Amino acid sequence: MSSETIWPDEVFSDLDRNGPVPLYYQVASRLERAIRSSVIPAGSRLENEISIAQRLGMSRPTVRRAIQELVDKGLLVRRRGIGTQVVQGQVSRPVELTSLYDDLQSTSHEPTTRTLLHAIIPAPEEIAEQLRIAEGTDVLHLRRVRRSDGTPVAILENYLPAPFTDIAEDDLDTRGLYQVLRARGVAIRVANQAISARRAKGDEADLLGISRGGPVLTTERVVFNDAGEVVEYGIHCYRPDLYRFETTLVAK
Amino acid sequence: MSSETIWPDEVFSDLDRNGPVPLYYQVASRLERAIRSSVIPAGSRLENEISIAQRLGMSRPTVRRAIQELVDKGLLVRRRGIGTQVVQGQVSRPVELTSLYDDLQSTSHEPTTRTLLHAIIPAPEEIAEQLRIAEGTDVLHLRRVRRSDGTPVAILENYLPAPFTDIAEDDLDTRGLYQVLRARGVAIRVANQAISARRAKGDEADLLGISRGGPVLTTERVVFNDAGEVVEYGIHCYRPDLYRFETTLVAK
DNA sequence: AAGTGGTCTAGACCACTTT
DNA sequence: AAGTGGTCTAGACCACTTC
Repeated sequence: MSSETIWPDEVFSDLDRNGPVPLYYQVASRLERAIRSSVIPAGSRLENEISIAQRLGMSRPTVRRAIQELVDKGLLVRRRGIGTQVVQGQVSRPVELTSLYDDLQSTSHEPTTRTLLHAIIPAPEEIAEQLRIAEGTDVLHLRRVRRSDGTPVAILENYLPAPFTDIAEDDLDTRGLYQVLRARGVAIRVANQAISARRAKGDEADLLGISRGGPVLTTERVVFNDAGEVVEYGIHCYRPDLYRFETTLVAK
Repeated sequence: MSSETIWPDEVFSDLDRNGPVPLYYQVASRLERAIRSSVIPAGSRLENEISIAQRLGMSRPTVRRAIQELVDKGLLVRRRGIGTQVVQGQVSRPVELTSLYDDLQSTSHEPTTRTLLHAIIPAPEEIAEQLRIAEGTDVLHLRRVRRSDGTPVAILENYLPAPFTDIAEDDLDTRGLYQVLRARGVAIRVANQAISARRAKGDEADLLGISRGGPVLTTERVVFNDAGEVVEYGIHCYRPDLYRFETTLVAK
């Protein structure tokens, strides 16, 4: 309740209609900035789509698309016959399809990596199945410890099929696996991921600096490229006191 | 490589152009069914959008929207200048904005609930902050154990602000919290959620039937309704050997 | 040069909510 | 009755990839 048709103005002063950045994206970005900085306050109602389109001098579908972006992000809520409103809470970024290295880097920590294992092995049955290749085919097996400011936060185990089996150990010291793949022209698009938890086993507790048998947060993911082919199978475990997955869910 | 322009035909035999179901949704559903049942095989390329539109007798934007739905779900991959292809792997359903009760029910288990705590309390600071209400305001505090076929799988702790503090204990025995809320006209739209892990503490191990100090998978979520208002704050913990979150990530 | 998806326009009609 | 978002049309031009 109590949501006036508030509407700020100079939010869209610098739209570039000839540049390479899509119009809808520019509008969405500026709207998001205005919402996150409370220039458009939480709970307030937006002007209707047609008015916005007229005032910005663009078509309604373009405005709609911009708004839809923010609805999908969970910042806005639309109701037919009512209007579009800003959600009350601040919104966390979704689970991104980036490597942990990028995540840590973007949150201004200093990530480092130590490689424990770097070997080419014939794929065991389960790995082959996940990678959609024949059992026994050569794959690159990696096991690394990821540190943030010197503190271990995760153990990363990865399996990569050809043509990535020649990735060098040195490449992975200063860059995340995904950065290395991107540099090789791999466009990562889709991943299937499962998150769960279990006791630390083997050397994991020592590597992470937690007590034996203590809890670890686990992920298992299969990553696909642009062409829908499998690029990587990863089994990771994280220190749960230092890491959590934050996401925004939007009802379909 | 090796992706022919395969294209089946009688997939779209029963489109209803006058019913209430949107055209793009019908097309997307039928396409998804065809892909999941391998009528359209993994890795194959789709016809281009304009041809599809012509053959189905609809406009290109409508076809585009249908395809986009499946791209967002991670079933299809689009590349400019190349075409649209089916992703290799089978796709898991994303983390849904449903209650655990619904989840368990839809996977054909028999969920039951035992309420441990059902009390109205003045909101402590942290709870008030999450619910965006004043400290000390009355909230409903719930603590329940969720079982699947008699086996405990989760401990659910929830805090609800007015006007939901009058939800009766009986209501929650046979239905999930979200079902109860929906029955009261609440349309759930957005949630911010964090997933992590920790040791079981207090009575949790006994309630879940796991060893003392064993690992539990935890979630913390703030749920918003249609109007962007906070409906619920929940802190849940799950038996990690019986529960995991599966999701499909799609690069923006 | 030809073919693909990406963006954008300028409307139209409808379903739903509020007055 | 008036106002809102939801869907759909029939085009247009562009950027990118392949031949």
